[in-house]
Amino acid sequence: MKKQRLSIPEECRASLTGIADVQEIMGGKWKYLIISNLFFLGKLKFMELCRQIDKISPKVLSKELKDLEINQLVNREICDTKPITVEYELTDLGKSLHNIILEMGKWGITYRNTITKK
Amino acid sequence: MKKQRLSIPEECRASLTGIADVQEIMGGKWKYLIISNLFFLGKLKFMELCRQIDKISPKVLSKELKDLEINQLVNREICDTKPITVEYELTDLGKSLHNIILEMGKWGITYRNTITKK
DNA sequence: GTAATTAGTTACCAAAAAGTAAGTAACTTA
DNA sequence: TAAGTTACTTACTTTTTGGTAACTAATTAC
Repeated sequence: MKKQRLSIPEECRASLTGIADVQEIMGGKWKYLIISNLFFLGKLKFMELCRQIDKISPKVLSKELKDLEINQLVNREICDTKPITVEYELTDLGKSLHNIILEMGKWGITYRNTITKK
Repeated sequence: MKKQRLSIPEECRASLTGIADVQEIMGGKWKYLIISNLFFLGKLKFMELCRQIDKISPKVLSKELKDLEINQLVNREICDTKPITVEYELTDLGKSLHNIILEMGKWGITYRNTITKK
């Protein structure tokens, strides 16, 4: 008898597929942090964002922002200023990640408290 | 004038730190999927979990489970059966990730619907 | 003139993550 | 006896990711 996957409720299957999809889009070290900074601080220029996120390099930030733009989570706007500036902000789709972000923030804070109290 | 970080509300700062912490613990390609499978399906044996998660290899699963055990999100129990079996389940701390998992699942489902409808 | 600002890009290198295939050891089933 | 089950581990290779430093080009401040 060959072993098969467990048969599970369609609801669970759908959730698990959803989670796998989120991982594809939001995978990597930086995406949640970039999205969160834009969520909490609103529209930011490239260098503002770069300074805001500890240890990220412009190369990596640039690449991650491109990925997020492709997936329509972030909008890029070139401003016609003296030294050219570029502003990034969340799209509506990007903003719709707020529940995930808020829950992550809450969990992280609680985790830190439980660990340090021990 | 040297450019500094933006000064932001303490609440935001705390959330952002929390999110960075979550990333440290839950980073990588597989952790959310492992946790989610254990969340939706309950206690699972090593090979059940391995079959359940598409494309994961035993080597990687083994390594990820060790990480999760170290961070006390998963419990490992050796069962005294004929061919030895090992069961994994979420700890209370692991279960406390449920809000994040449920929100990710929801977002992923909605995202897929909006994309495919276009 | 020099340095600093803007937003990146490029080349090069190192480290981390992941994939593949095979092996171990004890036991069961055909 | 041979193959399949359990839970992994090991060695090896490839891919991905990330980091550093330098560079562009235009503009401003000193």
